[in-house]
Amino acid sequence: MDYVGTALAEMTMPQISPLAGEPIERADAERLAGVLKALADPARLRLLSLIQSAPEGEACVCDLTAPLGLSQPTVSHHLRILTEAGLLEREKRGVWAYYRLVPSAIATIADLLTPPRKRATKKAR
Amino acid sequence: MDYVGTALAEMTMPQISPLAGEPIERADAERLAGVLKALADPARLRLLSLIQSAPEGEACVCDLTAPLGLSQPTVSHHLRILTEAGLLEREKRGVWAYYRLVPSAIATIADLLTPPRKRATKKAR
DNA sequence: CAGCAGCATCGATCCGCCTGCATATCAGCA
DNA sequence: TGCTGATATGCAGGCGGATCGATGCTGCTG
Repeated sequence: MDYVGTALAEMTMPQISPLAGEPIERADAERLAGVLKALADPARLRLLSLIQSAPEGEACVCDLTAPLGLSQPTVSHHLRILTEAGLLEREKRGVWAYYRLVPSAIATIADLLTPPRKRATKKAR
Repeated sequence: MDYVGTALAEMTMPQISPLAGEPIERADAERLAGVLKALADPARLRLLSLIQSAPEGEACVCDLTAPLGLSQPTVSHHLRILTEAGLLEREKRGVWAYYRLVPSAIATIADLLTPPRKRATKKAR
């Protein structure tokens, strides 16, 4: 799987219609599914939660392996997937790599799932 | 995978905290991930979209195989997963099985993903 | 400049799942 | 009752992914 990457960005821009009025395009479905796949994992959901609730809203790998009970390589793997999906951003300070939530990434996904009544009235299309 | 079933119902009731303040529990993470897994598939996203945009908001299997380009057993399989996840409801009328979206199921998921500031102010917990 | 610590990557294994074909069920109809 | 059509289920192939141990890389630090 590689189409995930800027997947979120690609979706928010062209304003795709997930569960909106008209049937979703196959390409859009694959992009949305790609991002949802990144979310659809217990370990990754907990990672997002842990990072979000961390002191400065950020956390390094070494802080996350213990709470999850997973090996460091595995945690690093999950963080990579979340980052490529556009949900996390990585900042390396010294030896540590700090991860934090991308501001409104998850909210964007929530919006995409939310029925049209609350979203922009899709006019021209 | 079997824990998905009334997964959505179980989640909405106890009011789990997905990406809210405190770190999510492993059990909650697994339930949420279960429902998200049901969503994280191009074919199933298109199914939801097709059903939602159908004439009466409902559709039978025979109406869905062609647009998806998948075999009837496969479509039936996906519909089963979506139904077990609590996203679809099935009604059999005669020989046909009509599927329709569960009213606010997807909106519930969107709410669970949306940060706490917009959700119910988690009081007692 | 060694030595060390934090992370990422690689290779391998194991498991889950998407898909289709074949088949079983079930309702309506002659 | 026997046949036909719409769905559901069983079975199996094949691929993607979750996980870990080993290893490579890169900044600190003494």
